[in-house]
Amino acid sequence: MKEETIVKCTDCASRDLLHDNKRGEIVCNDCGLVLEENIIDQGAEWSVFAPEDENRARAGAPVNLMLHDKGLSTDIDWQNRDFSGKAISPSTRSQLHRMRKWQARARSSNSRERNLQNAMQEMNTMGGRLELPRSIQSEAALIYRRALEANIIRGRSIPGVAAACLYIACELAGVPRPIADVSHKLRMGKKELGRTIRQVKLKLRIRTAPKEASQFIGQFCSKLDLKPEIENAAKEMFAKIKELELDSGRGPTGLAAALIYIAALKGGQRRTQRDIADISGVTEVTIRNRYKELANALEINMEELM
DNA sequence: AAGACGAAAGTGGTTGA
DNA sequence: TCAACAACTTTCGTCTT
Repeated sequence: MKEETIVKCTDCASRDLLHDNKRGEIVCNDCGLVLEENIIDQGAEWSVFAPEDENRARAGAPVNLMLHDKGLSTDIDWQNRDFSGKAISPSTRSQLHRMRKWQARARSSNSRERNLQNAMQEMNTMGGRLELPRSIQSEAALIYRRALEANIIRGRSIPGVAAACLYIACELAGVPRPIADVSHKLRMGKKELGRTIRQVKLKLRIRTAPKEASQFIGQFCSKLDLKPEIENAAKEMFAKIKELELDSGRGPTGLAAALIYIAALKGGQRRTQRDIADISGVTEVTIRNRYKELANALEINMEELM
C-alpha cells in the first residue's frame, strides 16, 4: 500500500482541509465531507501523569458517543455455556437468567434510555443521508443528550429534535447547511425544523456565530458543477460586499446564491436562477432582488453579460 | 418554450414600546 | 403582550431570448 496525502476535497475540490488527529479524520472545511477516517492517532501515548479524559484517547477502544450507553456496557451472552464452552449447571443457570433479565431492564427500562437508543439510531441514518463526518455526528449526539436531560423532547418528535441537533452540530463545526437542504433530505417541514432548532438552541443556551455567505459558496458551486475560478470570483465579490457592509440583514444563502449567479454569468458558465434557487433553498425572486442590489453596488453591468 | 422579470399579497421571526 | 417592521416566499401575468 502506498502512502497518499490528500490535498483536495473529492466533492467540492476545496483545499481547505481539516486534519483532526484526535478523531482520526480528514474533513473538508468547506463542505464537511469526510475524506479519510480511522487514521492512526499520532498523539502521545497514555500517560500516567495526565490522567484526564481527553488524554486517554489511545487507551482502549474510543468512547463512542453514538451508542446510547457510550459503548461501555458488557453483554451477558444468551448461551448457557461457560467460557470454555461447557454447559452450566441448572442452579447457576437460573441465576444467569435473572441477571440477564435484570440487565435488560437496567439498560432500557426507563423511557429516557429507550428514547436515547431510538434517537442515536435515527441520527445515524440521518447523518448518513446528509453525509456528515463522524465528528459532527458525535457532537450532535452530545447535544441530543443535553436536550433530553433538559426535557425539551417532550411534545416534539424524536426525529425532529435529532435533525435539529445535527443541524446545530454543523453550525458549531463551521460548516452550516441551509435549513431547506436539511429539511428536504430528511423529509421534514422547513418551518418545524427551523422552530425546533431555535428552541433547542434557546433552551440549551447554544450560541452560534452568525452565518456568512462565504460559508455556502463552496457547497453551492460544487453542487452546480462550477469551475473553481467561479467559486473564487464569488468569494472575492463577497469580500467586497462585506467591506461595504452590504451583507448585513440579508440572508447568507440568498447572498451566496446571487453572488454565484453573477460569477457564473461572468465566467461563461451560465446557470439559471431556477437551478441556483433549487440547490440554495431560496427562491428565484430573492436571487433577482439580491443580484440587482449587488450588481449596483459592485458597479457591474449585467446587460452586457446577457 | 424556457428563462427572466417584477408587482402584490402572505408568512414567520425579531424588535421595541 | 402586541404591533410595526424587514426579509423572504408564493403566485402570477408579462416580457425577452
